[in-house]
Parts: sequence; C-alpha cells; structure tokens
Amino acid sequence: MNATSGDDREGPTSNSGTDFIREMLKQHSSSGPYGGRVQTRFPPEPNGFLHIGHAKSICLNFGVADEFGGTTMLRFDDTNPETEDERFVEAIQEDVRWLGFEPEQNVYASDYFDRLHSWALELIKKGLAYVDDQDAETISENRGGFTTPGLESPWRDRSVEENLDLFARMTAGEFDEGSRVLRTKIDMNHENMQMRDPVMYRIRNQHHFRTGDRWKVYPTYDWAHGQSDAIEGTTHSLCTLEFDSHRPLYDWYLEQLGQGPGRPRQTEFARLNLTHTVMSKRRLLQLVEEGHVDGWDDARMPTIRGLRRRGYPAKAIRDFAGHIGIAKVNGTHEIELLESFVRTHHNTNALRRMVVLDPIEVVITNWPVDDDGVSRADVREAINNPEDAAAGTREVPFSDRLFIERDDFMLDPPKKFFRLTLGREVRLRAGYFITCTEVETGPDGEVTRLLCTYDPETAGGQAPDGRKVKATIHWVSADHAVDLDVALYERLFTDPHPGADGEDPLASLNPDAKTMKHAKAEPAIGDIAPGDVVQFERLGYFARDLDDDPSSVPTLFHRTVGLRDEWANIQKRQGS
RNA sequence: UGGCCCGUAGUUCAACUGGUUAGAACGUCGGACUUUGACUCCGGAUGUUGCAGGUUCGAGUCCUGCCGGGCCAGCCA
Repeated sequence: MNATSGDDREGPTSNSGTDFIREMLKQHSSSGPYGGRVQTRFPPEPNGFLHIGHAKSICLNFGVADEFGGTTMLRFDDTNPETEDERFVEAIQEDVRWLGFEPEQNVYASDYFDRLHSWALELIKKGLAYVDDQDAETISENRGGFTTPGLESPWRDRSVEENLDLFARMTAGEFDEGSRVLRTKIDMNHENMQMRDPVMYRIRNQHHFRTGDRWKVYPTYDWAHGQSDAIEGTTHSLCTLEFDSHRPLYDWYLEQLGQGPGRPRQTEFARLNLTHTVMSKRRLLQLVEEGHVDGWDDARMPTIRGLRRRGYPAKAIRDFAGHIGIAKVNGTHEIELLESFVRTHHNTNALRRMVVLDPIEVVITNWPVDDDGVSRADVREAINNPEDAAAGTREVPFSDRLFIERDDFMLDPPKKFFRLTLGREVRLRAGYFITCTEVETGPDGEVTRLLCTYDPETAGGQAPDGRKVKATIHWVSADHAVDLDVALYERLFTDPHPGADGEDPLASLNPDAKTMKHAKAEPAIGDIAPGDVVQFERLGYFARDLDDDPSSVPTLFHRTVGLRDEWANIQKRQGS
C-alpha cells in the first residue's frame, strides 16, 4: 500500500470507481502498452502552500495508483527559480504526509535538467528547435490570434550549427535575460496556439534553490513536464482541465524524442472549487499579504495547514475527495458537503466536553450547606463519547454557582423554544433537573443572573417519578471553570461564488469570519492535547490550537464546525 | 472571432457503454427516537436529462443544428 497512517485511516477512499480515469486504468490494466503498470505523480510547484484543491489531486493520484497496484511520485515542478523556494518543498512534503500519503519517491524536475538539455540538443539537430532572438513582446505579437495565423520568426531557419552555438552560449550565460529563447519549430499556423513554436528554454540569471547557479537557461512547463513524466516512468499523467490544449504538445515532444507507445499519457480532470472561499494561489496570497487572515495556516484558509489548524481530519478530507469523484466540468462544490464529512468523522471519534461560550450565571438556591456552613461541590459522572463506550467517563464538578449558555434562557420565549425560562424545568446534562424561579436583570433589562432550584432526586439526569423535560442544556461549575479563548468561524466569503459576477472577489470577504470568545470550560478540558478535536456539547467540534503549550491548561480552541442546528433553522424560518 | 472540452434534482456526481416509473450523497421538508434541537432511523418534495430535429421497436446514452458555460494568443504552472 502506498499510504501511510497518521490517523485512523483504513485505506484510500474512492467513489464507486466508475469515473473516466478509473475506467481507463481498468482497461490499461488488462491490455494496452503499460503491461498493467500504473505510475502517477503529484507535481506541485514549490511556490506556495497546498490547499484543498491540491488535496483532491493528491487523493486522486495516490488513490488510483494504490487501487491499481501502482506507485506515486511526489515531483516538484521547480522550473522557475523566480518564485520557488525550499521552504515550500518542506511544507508540501509535510502536508502530503499529513493527508495520509507516502510518495514512492520525492523527485524534482530539476533532477532532469541535464537530460532535458541533451534532449533539446537532439531536437535542434533534427531541425525541430531554434534559437529566436526576438524579445517576448515581439514573439507574443507574432504568435497571431485565434483567427489569424502567426508570423514565422526571422530566425526560424538558422542552421543547426548556429542554433547549437547560440544555445550553448545561452546556456553558458553569455546573454541577457529575455534576449533569446529556444523555441520548438512546429507550425506558426496551427489552430492550437500551443503548437505555434512554443518556447522551450528561457534565460534566467537567477539562483535556483536546488541547482544553484549552474543553469542560466530554464525549461518551460511544457518542455519539462512530459519529459519528466517519461524519465521517471509515469504512465498516467493526471492534470487539470486547462492543460487540455497542451496535450497535443505533450504528445508531440514525446513522439519526436522517439518515445514508444508505452510513453506517459496525459488525462485531464476538473479542479476543485468550493463555495464561500477562493482557491487560486494568487487570491490566497492576497489574503495573507493584505492581512485579511493571519497567515497561510490561518484556520479560515482552505489550505491544508489551515484546515488542519481548524480541526479538519485528514480522513474526512480523503472521504470528501473520494465522494465528489472527478469530472470534466469545472463546478463548485458546496462547502457543506465537506463539513458533513468532518462532522461524521468527529461524531464517532471526538470526546465530549461541556463549554459555555457566552456564560450567564445560575445560582442554585436550594443547594445544601454543610454543617460547617460551607457549600460543597458535588461530582457528577459524564459520558465521554456516547458513540464509543471505550472512551469511558469523566468527573464533572457541580456546585451552587454555575454558568449556562445565555442563549439557553429566554425571558419571553417564542412558541418553539423549549429551553430554560422562568418557571420551567430543564435538565443539566449529566447533572440535575433545575427550575428557574427568579430572574435578576440589569439597568437595561438585560438578564444578569438566574436563580434556580434543583431536584436532588434527579441526580444524573433522571427523575424517579418519570417526569420528562423538553430540553437538556450544558453547564459549567463557576468556581471550577477553566477560562478559554475560543475562535468562532463563519464563511470566509459571504458570496458562495466570490468574484463570479466579475466583481472583486474580496468584495464579499466576511469581516466576521472570525470572532473571539472568552469561554468557560469544565476542568476535564485539560485532558485535551494540542491539535485534538473535541465536541463542546451541543455547540460543535473544536480543535485545541496546534501551538498551544502542551504542558499547561488549554487556552485556545478553534471551532472546526458547528453541530447541525435545528433550532437555528426554526429561527430562520420564523424570520427572527 | 477560430479551435478544443463540457451541459443529468438546489449542489456535486451515478445510470452496467441504446433497454422497464433517471438514482445517490449533501441540502431541504415531515415524522420516530433521544440525558446533545446532535447522532441514528423512516418518509416526502424538487428533473420537460440545455433546446430542436433525426436514426431506432426503444435515446440521458448515437447523428446534425442551435443555445449556454469553460479553456487557449506568458519567456507562469
């Protein structure tokens, strides 16, 4: 198996296996030029961080290779020294691992620079490539348009000797950046613009993070990609839809180089888009640089690192990727679908804890006072995870002064509100039934404190006389509470399709995408390690911050995703 | 404007490669259950399969035209 485990994965998730790529692989496994061999590659450019869109591609590439007994390379497409950097390499490797995949090998396009170079020489000798002295602007102008043919470069018919000499001098660094390029000689009249003498090499007087200052010419994507695939034995080169028009060129190079029928084959699939967020590197970079988020690993970001901080499990991301399948149409998935996989995962795995995000004080007026005049705390036992008996139980202190959620009390409740109100009895989860007997209010009429009585007979949450309550609410003993900072998240963009109408995507950036709260937690919150996700009962799943000090009490949690909330739906429908 | 790719519930995908009333998930609505208004379970609704022709006993699947969307004229990937 090609996958590693860092979590509870049981294997790569895939949909039913009926998509066009798996269909093709199925055929190629029984017949065809690859002898049943399957090798894929995930080829990120090390100039940014991976996001959920990359995760889809990673799951696809590693997933199908695994399903068909093949392997997957992690290949860094480091052909442009301008923007690439070692730190991205490390981050990408880490993210791929975290997602649960182990590459067969970590390789770099730059590993192949020598081979690529000698292949280029071969094409020059065959009269299929030439050095063009035109500048970028001229080349662009002369490429022609969709309906107009291109203009052949005046340098197109140089002799092989001159081309060889010039290219050698380009390689040696004799010329300025932009002064010359090596171009393929195909057809300036081709209906596919990609075939109008595409550039193979450009001069870059820049330091490359791997090859240093050795090279002065760097291969373009089109020249490097297919050949890299061929060198390392990739059979199926899966890429996104926009490379569709490059496929003829991809095939052309391989063919000219004499690669036989077993040569790699490019297949395109739709990239992933999600509602209420952006996915392009440029936009993500803009969010970071303009300070709209706190970095690439901000929990609001759709980056792998952001999702990880947010508490999205790798397994849920994999399940999501497998579920959505692949297609040849660019669409946009609802982020709710991803969230449902996150909830499903945490529902079965996350421990439960009680945390009050917006506390209001409750005094239990009939709580007993001991002979020495002191009111003592009681200890309740609570189930850690109703979905998993093995998770056991924990102790929760109960006393005469508690906090409950402000939302769980209404002085003048609407019809369908069945939580606490004056004169009504509710259950405190794993505690007792309490009845609100009196409400204290402040100068503006706001509720400041609730006086309640409890029924000692209902310890643990059952009434011996069998009477029922309509609501169970969570609570925390005030004197035992642990103070926490909690980050609540909403959609990063209010518009489900930011920028779809041609507007600036950032116009719908949600300023309230992050809200900080000071919360009160039960003491057992201390059991939760950084990075772990727990359910705050009735509220949602929350991840303890990755950078929180593991040796001390938790201080910061991020809301991964809220629980489904029927009450919120009711309120929405009632328009209040 | 030319070329290529693509149009199936609100969304994203299925439909054994022409064969009965076009399915699933998420969402939505209703009900059951419930010490989380969660989870779970049961049930409902939403489609002129972009449109129009054609081939065929039979078309979401094949053909033609039209409409709509995406991509392509970087020395980015």
